[in-house]
Amino acid sequence: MKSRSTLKHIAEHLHLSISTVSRALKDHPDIAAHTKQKVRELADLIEYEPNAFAIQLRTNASKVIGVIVPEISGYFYHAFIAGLEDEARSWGYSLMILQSGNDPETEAANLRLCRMNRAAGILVAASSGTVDLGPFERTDTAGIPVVFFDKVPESRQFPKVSMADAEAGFLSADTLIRKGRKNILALFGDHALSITRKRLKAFQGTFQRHAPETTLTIRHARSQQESRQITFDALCLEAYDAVFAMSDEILAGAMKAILQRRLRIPDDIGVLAISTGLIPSLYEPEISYIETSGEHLGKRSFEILHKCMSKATPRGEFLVPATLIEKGSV
Amino acid sequence: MKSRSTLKHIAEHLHLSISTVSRALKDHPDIAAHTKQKVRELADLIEYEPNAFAIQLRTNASKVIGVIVPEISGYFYHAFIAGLEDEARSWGYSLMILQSGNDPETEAANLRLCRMNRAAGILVAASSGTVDLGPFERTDTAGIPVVFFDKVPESRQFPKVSMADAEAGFLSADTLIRKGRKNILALFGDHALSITRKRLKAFQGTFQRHAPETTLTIRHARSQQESRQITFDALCLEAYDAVFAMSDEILAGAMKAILQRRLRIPDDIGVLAISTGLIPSLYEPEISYIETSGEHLGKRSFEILHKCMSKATPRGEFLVPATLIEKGSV
DNA sequence: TTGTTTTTTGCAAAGGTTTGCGGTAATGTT
DNA sequence: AACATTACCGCAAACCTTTGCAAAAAACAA
Repeated sequence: MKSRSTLKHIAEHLHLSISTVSRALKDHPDIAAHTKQKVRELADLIEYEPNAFAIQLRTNASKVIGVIVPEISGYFYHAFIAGLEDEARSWGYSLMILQSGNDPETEAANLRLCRMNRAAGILVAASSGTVDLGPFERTDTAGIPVVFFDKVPESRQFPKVSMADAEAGFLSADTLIRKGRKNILALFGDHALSITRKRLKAFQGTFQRHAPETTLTIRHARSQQESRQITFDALCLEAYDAVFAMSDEILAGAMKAILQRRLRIPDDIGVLAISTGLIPSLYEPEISYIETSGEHLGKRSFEILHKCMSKATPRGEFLVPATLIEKGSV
Repeated sequence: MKSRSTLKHIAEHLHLSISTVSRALKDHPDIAAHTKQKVRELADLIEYEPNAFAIQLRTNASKVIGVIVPEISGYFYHAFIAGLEDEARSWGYSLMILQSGNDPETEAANLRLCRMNRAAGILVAASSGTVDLGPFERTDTAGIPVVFFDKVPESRQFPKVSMADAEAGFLSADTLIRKGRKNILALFGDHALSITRKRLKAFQGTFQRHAPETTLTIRHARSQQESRQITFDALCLEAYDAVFAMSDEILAGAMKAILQRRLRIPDDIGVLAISTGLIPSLYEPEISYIETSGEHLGKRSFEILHKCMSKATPRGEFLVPATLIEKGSV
């Protein structure tokens, strides 16, 4: 309300000029030690808090980074945001979160909001309908760096950061091979999605190269329910020694079938998944998984954006590595 | 970069004063129709976007609302944030998300950030260690309304919005009674939290009134691990006919113990939980639960905060109703 | 024509901070 | 004693917008 705590107030009270107080507070070498001392004491006493608006107006820059995602909830983005916030806060930035709801228009409006607020940078997971990159270019040339993550456009104009899908596929296969699994039920998502194809290709390729004798049964499911049904049917027909799920959703379905059949993990059957980590931790025993960490993606994205915000202009696509988290389920 | 699009720029180009342009753009009645026309045309042409900093500095208010949660990810808050963002955006507000990591100090720092940024209002889910309400009071008296949600303090000083904990507790007990369960292991969270006490009180009270013969074993756990351990130990000692979990986290731990002991649901043991819905759907059979929707809570919270931001000063606690979702696990 | 009202526009201050540059006083150098 | 340095500090402009009030212009009345 009453703006009792401004530089001016401190200055008057100490018979100093505003500029001296300003510099004292930021430890400028021009200011005498005892002056700094006094200023800091009073500032502490009256709990001086700088007016962010004034600073931002003056410097024409904020410590806010805009984040635009299709939706916050769901399996993935909240973890991304959590990791990002962690990293951003340690650098003094805060997050402005906007949902596009997969609507390019809302996306453009959100972008405008970021521009008006002179965001220091913007992180975007493109909505699936986005084709016009114009609004992004406009933002970028206005001096606000834009970095895409997860759902990235084809354009090579912007830096992009996403999951290492091929590596995850390779690592999955490699783990199953190392554990000596010979007859594997491998569950993948919708074949139309590029993420599915990338993971599947690396997965299959690895087996062909390093363990061609393995029996691989590939199935595709488009939902938790479908995954469950497919798994249940398959398990009735044949005694697989391992089940692999390429995502959390697929895993959830598969686990239902396994629980229903009351199979023992890992003795009756091994289980491995590619996952962000929450779902595998809910079962007993916990499920081993190849982690595609939303948190890591968040942190990495911040790094890239941070470079852009300095002056470096990194180009191309950056991948967040996948790592195996062993829990003993395979 | 070059700030080509300011009121000044438009004014010079049109041989008008800055004030006239400012008023024209906001359709002030003092301005002649043809002047407005010209101003708007040029503004559109050069894609004028007002400088939010300057506006905020001048008006000393922003359209940003601060959200402080222990952590974004996990069982609950991301759904809350999603619902909140939806509602907030439709009123022209954006969200500034801060994580406290359950650390009162970080919480206070985040609060400070909100103050510096003159947030229009703040929504807080208190960290479990928060005892000193001083920082919140300071923020409130500084003219920034504070509303607590989910994890709310005892104090009646702030408006609070939370799940209908008593109703959820009652509904849980009622369901267990109707299902004829007689020997129940009831798992609750940290007893220091009001959410725990409320749910517990209604839960216990309902049994006392309507089924006093029931054997109720109440236990408290502060984490998934603790919940699991407590449940496992309890199940070894005695043959309960039902387990009740007051939250998703507690449920996850309890389910591990149940899976480990290879008990059949609902024949060996019934299971019921209070939950947001995701976790119960992962098991086989799915777990019946009393739904406490994060999205709803988010929308409702915004409503309350919005009232506070006008001038109304709603007091007391507002509740989001709970409903039973039957899945046959009890 | 002169005076009065209405319509339209501009002036200038305010909001709090940062920062280049100029100024004063104290200290050091010959 | 005269001059050059160094250590501190303050002035004032700038960032861009909003807004109370005054001023100018136009319209109207007498």
